[in-house]
Amino acid sequence: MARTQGSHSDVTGPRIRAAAQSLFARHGYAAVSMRQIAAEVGVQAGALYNYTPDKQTLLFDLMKQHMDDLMAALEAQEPLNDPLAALERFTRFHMSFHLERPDAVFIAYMELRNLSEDHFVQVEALRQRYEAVLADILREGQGQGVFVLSDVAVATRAVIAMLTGVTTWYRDSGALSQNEVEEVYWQMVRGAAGASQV
Amino acid sequence: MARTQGSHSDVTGPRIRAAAQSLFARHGYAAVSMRQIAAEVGVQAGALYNYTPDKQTLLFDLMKQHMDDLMAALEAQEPLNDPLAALERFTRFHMSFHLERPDAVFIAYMELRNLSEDHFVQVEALRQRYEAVLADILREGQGQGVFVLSDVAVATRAVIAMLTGVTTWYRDSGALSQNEVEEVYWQMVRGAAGASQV
DNA sequence: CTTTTTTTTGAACGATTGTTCAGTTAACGT
DNA sequence: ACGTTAACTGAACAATCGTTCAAAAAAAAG
Repeated sequence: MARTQGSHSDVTGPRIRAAAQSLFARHGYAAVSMRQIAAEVGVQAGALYNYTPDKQTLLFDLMKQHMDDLMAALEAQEPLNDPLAALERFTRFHMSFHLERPDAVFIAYMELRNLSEDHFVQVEALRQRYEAVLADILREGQGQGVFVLSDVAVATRAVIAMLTGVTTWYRDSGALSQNEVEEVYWQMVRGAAGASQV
Repeated sequence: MARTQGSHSDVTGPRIRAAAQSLFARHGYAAVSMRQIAAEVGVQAGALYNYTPDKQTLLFDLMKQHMDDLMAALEAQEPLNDPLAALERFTRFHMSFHLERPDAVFIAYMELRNLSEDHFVQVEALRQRYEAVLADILREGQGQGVFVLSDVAVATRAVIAMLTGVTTWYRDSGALSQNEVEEVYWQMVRGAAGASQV
């Protein structure tokens, strides 16, 4: 056999990326073989190489796409002047964006070490650009006296770690709705930033 | 050749676990081969099987040891009645313990999915016992009105995620000392818990 | 010194890895 | 209807994987 009925790169390409994302998230990049990905799509392993030059680039493309989506969604928001409002919006944005893409998030945080040096640099640059947005909000609030923070750079990382951590335990089937969880985290972020109590 | 000069299980055993820990942390469990571990120790791959029944158990033993050490160190502390003091001590304990063992921490958080079902259950139980200690502190403080938290279980996970996140960026060569970083995080944890401002 | 035990080697096992490619067939353009 | 292009198969490649084990040599015991 050769080309199969209904085969089309517009269909197979996305299905390959989807299968790779799902498998990488569940078992880890190194533990997943090209043949497993191919089997999930219903295709032979050789066919994958019409869509990616190699396994490593397949991983990178997934990460890059995720980070690009993240930055695009963040920068689509119009700026807010009030630091407290900006921090609340960032908190809710980060949580909902991440909770909607658990697989992509998992990969972005776990598979950095499996990137080549060149690919790592690109992803890391995007991550820093994202961090910088939160850092600016905290710095501005600090300057206005709305926030009390001894170190903005450390606080930035601490807040992001706290927020991203939600993906390790939140399930839609759980007791709390996504909105309720956002609310709980927002109160904690507000307190961590040293904003005056309500 | 066969048995080598100076060979002794009291020496080789620990060296194998140390090499495995270092390599697993740097490249990930699935990406490290038994031959790489053996090479780091200066031994042939077959010799590893005098010390572990298989690769999977080698990983589990590292994780189990780490969690046991963590629980032992935590429970060696005498109880504190004051919730604020207890939270501060927990914060500093968690940070310093984790910063002293970056490799073990990395493995404990990244390689859970590479454990067999049985091994995972054991590690998860220890993790929950650890979480419960913090949850008790927060609940007690909440009851006394020292903390203001809308959900203790969520807050517990949020605080631990925030604190553990320090291991992803802190380096001894950095601008801040370990003590200074602890102080910054403690102020944020205190705020996140809703403790009244100083 | 001799015997027993402990530790390691080195080769081998079948299975699986990422990747390549000539051949084959479906889809598309004319 | 026919020729071209795009998509995929299936076999093959060398390399590497985790694991086993008889043989060998050092260490420990007697």
